[in-house]
Amino acid sequence: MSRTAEAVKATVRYGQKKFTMKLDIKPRLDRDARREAILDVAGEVFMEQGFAAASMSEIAARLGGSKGTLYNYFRSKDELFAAYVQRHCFVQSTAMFDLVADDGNIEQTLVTLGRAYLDFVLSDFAQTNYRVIIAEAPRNPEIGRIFYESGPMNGARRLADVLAQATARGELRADDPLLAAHQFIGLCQNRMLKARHCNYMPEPTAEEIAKEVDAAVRTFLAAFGTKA
Amino acid sequence: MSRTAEAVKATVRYGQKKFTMKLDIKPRLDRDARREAILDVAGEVFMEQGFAAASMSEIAARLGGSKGTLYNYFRSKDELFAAYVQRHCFVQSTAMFDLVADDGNIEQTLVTLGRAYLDFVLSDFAQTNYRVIIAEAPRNPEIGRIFYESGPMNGARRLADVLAQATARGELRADDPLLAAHQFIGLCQNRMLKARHCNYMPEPTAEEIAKEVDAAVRTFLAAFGTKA
Amino acid sequence: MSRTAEAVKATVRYGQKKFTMKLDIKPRLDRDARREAILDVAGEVFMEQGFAAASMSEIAARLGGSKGTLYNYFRSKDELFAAYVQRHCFVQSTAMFDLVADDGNIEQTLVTLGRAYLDFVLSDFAQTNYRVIIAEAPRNPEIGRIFYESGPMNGARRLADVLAQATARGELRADDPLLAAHQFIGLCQNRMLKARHCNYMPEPTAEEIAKEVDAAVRTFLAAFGTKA
Amino acid sequence: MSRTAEAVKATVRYGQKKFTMKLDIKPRLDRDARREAILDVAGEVFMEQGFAAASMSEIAARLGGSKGTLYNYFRSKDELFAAYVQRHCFVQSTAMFDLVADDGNIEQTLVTLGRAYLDFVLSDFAQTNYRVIIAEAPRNPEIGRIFYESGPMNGARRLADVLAQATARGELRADDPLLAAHQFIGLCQNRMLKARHCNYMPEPTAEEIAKEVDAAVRTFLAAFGTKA
DNA sequence: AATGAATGAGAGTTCATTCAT
DNA sequence: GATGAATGAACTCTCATTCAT
Repeated sequence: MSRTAEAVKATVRYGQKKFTMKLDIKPRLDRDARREAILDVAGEVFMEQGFAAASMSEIAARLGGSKGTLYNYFRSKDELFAAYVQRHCFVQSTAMFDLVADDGNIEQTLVTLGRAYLDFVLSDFAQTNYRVIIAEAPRNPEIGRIFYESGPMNGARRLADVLAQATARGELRADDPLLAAHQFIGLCQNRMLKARHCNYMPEPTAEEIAKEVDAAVRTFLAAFGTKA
Repeated sequence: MSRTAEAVKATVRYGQKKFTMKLDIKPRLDRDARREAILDVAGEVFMEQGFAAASMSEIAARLGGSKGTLYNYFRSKDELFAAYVQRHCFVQSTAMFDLVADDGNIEQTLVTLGRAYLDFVLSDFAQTNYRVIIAEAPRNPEIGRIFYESGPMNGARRLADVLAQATARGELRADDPLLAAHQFIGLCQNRMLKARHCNYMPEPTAEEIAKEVDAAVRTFLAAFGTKA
Repeated sequence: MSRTAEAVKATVRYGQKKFTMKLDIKPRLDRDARREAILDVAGEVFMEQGFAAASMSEIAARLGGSKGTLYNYFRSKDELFAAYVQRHCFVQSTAMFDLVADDGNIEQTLVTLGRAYLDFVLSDFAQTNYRVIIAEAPRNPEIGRIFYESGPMNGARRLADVLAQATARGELRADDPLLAAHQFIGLCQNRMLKARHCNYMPEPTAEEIAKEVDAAVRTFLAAFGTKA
Repeated sequence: MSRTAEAVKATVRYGQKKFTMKLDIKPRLDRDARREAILDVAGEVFMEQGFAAASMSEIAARLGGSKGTLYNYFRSKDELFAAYVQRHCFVQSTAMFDLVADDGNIEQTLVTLGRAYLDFVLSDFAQTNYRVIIAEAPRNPEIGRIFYESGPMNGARRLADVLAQATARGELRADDPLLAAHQFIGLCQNRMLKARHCNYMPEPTAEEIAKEVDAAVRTFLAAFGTKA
């Protein structure tokens, strides 16, 4: 997110000629670290401008490096974009994994999971990436695939496991746990998700998220719960 | 190209000078039809390539006209895009309007509405537009707004009315009809919507839609229904 | 300078179609008057923007007419420009003619003539035309010629006549009256003329002009006068 | 194209990180030389066609390079034009500076200075630049200012110094030396300057210049001289 | 005589990419 | 590995001009 290089330029005269002194203060990074740094900056720019409108020049400039260097790490803008998406999917996948839970009380579990899920999915970060990625999906189906699998599908599967366990414990009646998982997520997010996609509302507050999730849990348990 | 103009000319005196009054009664059809034709083609291209990647040259070429002509109808690419979005929103709004229904049986009504809604929303046409429009929403909030209001918000409101009536009839217990509407829509579409966004699955068949809606209706009525 | 047409547009529905009603309130002008009106507007635009940057569209728009009409009166932008220059030269020539004078007292005559000359030549109007015209002179020598002859040459000749008469009356010793005329003009205007060309100073006030002319007359009479 | 770069690299530790310090000592010659070459060609084209009619494509074509390269050196056509004007002003300023003189005999000094001044000012080079620059002055006052100050104002001031010294020596009676300087210049150039502006006459020969200056000196000394 | 839609060449500018150093 | 100058295609947009009505 922050620049990885600082440079000071000075012009001096020596005899009749001008010289530029460029003083690069640049952390020595190995190849992988530099690659990551490039992806950080590229991510910023892609998220701000979208794929087509983002320019390699701008990415290079924000890096404090040259365009040539960019091309030493990524063969093309397309490849750079793909790498950035892959990394985002990894992050997203991790976010899904962090939806730990299941303390044995399904209501509390759903509340906790639902809030954590919405907190991530409705964030500016996730939304901006979502817009950029699905915009490119038709022209690059592979990108759509890895994104879908690492994110929505992954999250639903993990939730389905939780629902299956609760069903096994007798707390829930969910014959098709994956379907039920999708339904729970749909209950949680339908309203705010589209509004967020359309930039119609800002990042929701914790209270707004809590309210939406609570309502979703009530409806979900009314349909799938086993309590009287 | 041909113009069946009707014009009436009259000469009047005002003070010491003569004026010509020319009353052109001219069908706007030609110009309007051409404008529509441009929007058709522009829509195609925007949907295929997205806003940034679409080029005015390509639009002109597909039209079989010149770039100059394009600019006679729309002052800029932005304006052309805005006009295309507006028209799509009108279509979308109409689609929401066509979700008539409510034959007095809430279960049947929800099935009918849900299928019609998904049929439209999950179509290639709607999806492609959705991707393009939300990709531009951050840079053009107005576009995001009119799209959200004409589509998701509009659809949810109309459904909320139906739910409110069913509640009044005693068929349903929906204290917050708008929330319930959003929840119903979420139940219906969560799974396929994201898969469609990501280009992970093709247009669903009628059977797939029916299955998803039926499951949603079951869950919804289990939570909100009044029948034993 | 002012628009020659006023038009009101209205759109009405008749049945299912839209019609435009255009109510042109346009003074009936014969061909020559319309030509003059076009030249008025074209002059405005050329003076504001220069030849190359001026556009036929803008001229047509300010006229309240169509580009087609422009081309009914002038075959090309070049021809329109030439016509405008010709007319300006006629105006300029008239301004030179209006430098009447010679009341028998050469000092007073020079003061009067000098002031009138500077008043015209240093005006925004004359300056703006001067810039435009000499910018085009290399590419259109005919324009440079008629301008030079109608303006600077014309003015100098008329002044030379006055000086010759004063010499004949014994008030002056000007063996080469045309040379003396050019010298007088040079004395009057050298300083402010270039500053005006360069847009370095605004239109001079009457006092500034008077001061400059008075100094010029003193120097001129010190060199050419016959009084002790 | 070839670059004789000298670079010194050093690695330093700062805190826990290593930094590379790269000290580029690089002759600016190549880049500067190329910039000059671009300005040469751009100057040609601007002088031939004027600012508005000159095209970046043509400049690039004459350079034998691409338009992209042009934009690597100048951010816009405006900036290129400004750089060209600046350079011309530097040349012009130098020309004014070269009007050395004052050998103690004011008559001879005026003749020498006058001829040198006219020789420069009436040259095709100076005239063509004059036309282009004053044509743009209304839209770019800064350009008009630096041109006026480096040229006309500068020349007049230097001449004023000479006149003041001659007055101090008793050779001249010029109470307001700057006014006298402007008057002398006006005497010298009024006739031919305007004819040159209008492209009415070709570059004057040395004889023509000499004749005009001699006449100016006679008139000037008749007015300001102290000799009987 | 007047219109205004259509044209196509060409304007300034940007950009992904290459390559010699 | 890093650089940044060079490229040329493509971009959005403008304009003088034409012509059917």
